[in-house]
Amino acid sequence: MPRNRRPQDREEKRAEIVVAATTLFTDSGYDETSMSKVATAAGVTTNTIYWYFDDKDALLVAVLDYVLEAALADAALEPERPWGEQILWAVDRLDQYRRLVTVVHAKTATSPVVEAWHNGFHTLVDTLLVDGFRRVGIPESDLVPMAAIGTFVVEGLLMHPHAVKDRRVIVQTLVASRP
Amino acid sequence: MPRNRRPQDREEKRAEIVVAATTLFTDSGYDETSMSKVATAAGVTTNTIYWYFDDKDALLVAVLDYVLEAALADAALEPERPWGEQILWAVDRLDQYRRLVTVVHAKTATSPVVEAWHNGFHTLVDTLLVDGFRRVGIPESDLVPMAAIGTFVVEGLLMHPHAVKDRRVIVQTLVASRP
DNA sequence: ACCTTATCTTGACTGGCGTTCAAGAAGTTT
DNA sequence: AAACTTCTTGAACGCCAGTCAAGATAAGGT
Repeated sequence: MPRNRRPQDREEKRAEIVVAATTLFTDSGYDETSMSKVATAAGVTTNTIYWYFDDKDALLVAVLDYVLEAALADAALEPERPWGEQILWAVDRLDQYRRLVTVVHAKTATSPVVEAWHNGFHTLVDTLLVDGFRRVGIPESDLVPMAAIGTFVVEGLLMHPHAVKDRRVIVQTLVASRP
Repeated sequence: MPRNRRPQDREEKRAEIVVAATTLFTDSGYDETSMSKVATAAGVTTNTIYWYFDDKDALLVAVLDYVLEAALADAALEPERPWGEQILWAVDRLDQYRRLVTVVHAKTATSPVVEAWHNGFHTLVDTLLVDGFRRVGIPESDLVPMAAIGTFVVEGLLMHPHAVKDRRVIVQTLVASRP
């Protein structure tokens, strides 16, 4: 039976570290942020971080879970809108995590834990996109490739800076196109 | 006036280092390849690499130039084919450089020299895609957003493993779609 | 009250990394 | 053969992710 010091203290402290890491990873970049910088920002020592997280990759995954959960919660509050506007909202909302997008793809090749998160993320995005394209009348036989194209466009917009106006044109072209 | 030891020795040795780095970067990854591993593979010491390249980023750019030039030379030898087949050929040809694609996007945020290469690359790809989509009858007003979508699809296919059959379906859906 | 036990924190350390520096070897020009 | 440029190298530096063993803290059992 567990003999925790304080039952929820652990999760609180863990969350503090994740918050500190999120700011640093998104603003300065993952590779550019050392564990000691995260530690200082969170008011602990580097070794303490290693008590809560296996390694730096695990901390990255915790950050990814954190920002994704927050974005999904925001999305749930948004009113119903046309399909194109929904995609644009998502791109706008996730734009602040641009640097995380690139680093996830780079680390997926070498870090199993990041790869697992990446797989789960794509599964989620895929179901959302299939539903969206179905709503605008894409035939059932084309839903799978269209969802893939949609994913690539969203990721592409996040990984490459575009003016808001250009984003709009690209997304409108995407949702307006028919086989 | 130049007083070279041997006029072209320099370029030869530089090329040897680039070839060694290309294999290691594409097979093992950029971050996972230390300068000393490149040096050993090229039969020199790490310091010698720094005589030919400013830093590791500059070596990466040299590798990118090298593989892109080779791919473009190959493309020039290919016979004329339908637009969709041309895109699929490019994805097949570049698939071996998957790991370079992800690392370029990740390093673009922090390395000016990689960012510059990335910008040039996108300019090149954009003109190729605009021409291709024009050939299949996309109206002039939609060429720019379609080229952007095409770029994102190609990059997406390179960054995410897909069965050859799935690639085909996605690209065919892309080139068949009309506003 | 005391001892045990699990949870948490830390200082000191390790091996490897990218990069720099000063010194030297090798070839070319004068 | 002296001077100068080009190339190569051994040794070192500061920083990094990650490890280890020792200690601090609070709860449970007796």
